[in-house]
Amino acid sequence: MSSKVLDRDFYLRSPQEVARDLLGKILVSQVHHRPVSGIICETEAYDGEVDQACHARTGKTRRNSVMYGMGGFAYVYFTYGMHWMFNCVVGERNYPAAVLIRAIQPLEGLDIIYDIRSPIGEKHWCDGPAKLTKSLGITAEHNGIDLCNPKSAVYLQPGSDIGEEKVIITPRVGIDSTPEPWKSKPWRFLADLC
DNA sequence: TCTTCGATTGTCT
DNA sequence: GACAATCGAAGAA
Repeated sequence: MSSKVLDRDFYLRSPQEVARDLLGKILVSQVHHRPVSGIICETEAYDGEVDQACHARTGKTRRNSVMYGMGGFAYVYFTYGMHWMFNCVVGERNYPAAVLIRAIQPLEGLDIIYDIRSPIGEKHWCDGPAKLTKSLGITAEHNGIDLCNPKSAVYLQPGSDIGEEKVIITPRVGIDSTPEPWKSKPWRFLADLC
């Protein structure tokens, strides 16, 4: 198994570019000292303080402070009283932007995911942002870790590139109370695998 | 397959 | 004190 990781430069671009290129990449997490991984197939971009759907819209707070750091680090937050969300911070230092990983296709460590997710069906193990964090054991302790270090508990590997004809772009979801034009920005990216 | 609805707590105003 | 970048169970069709 390769130990290659996506380098820092990959993340030092706009959240839209990174979200698009993250499709097909591999998210790896260490669970009980064993790798559990999946191919990223759905992402969303959150772009700066002006983006009214972004957590940084009200300025820097204790929760979102990681987003103000340099790209290539993990921003993990808790919501709805019971769910963890995993994001990749992108862009330069002091520009708050991130890409939310919304879904992955399980690749490695399936027996471990089964232990965590059973009796839920395999098709629904990682098809939502809170589902994949549960399957990969991602919690607050992963907030702020360096995704460019293969020794980190969570990092990303180059996978296969997804051709333009297999990329579906739609508005972001789960942000009904966000005002326009932000609510309709086409910043959600899905890979049409299969 | 689709729709509705309760769960549950950190964070910010 | 309100709300949240959601999930999954349950019931209807």
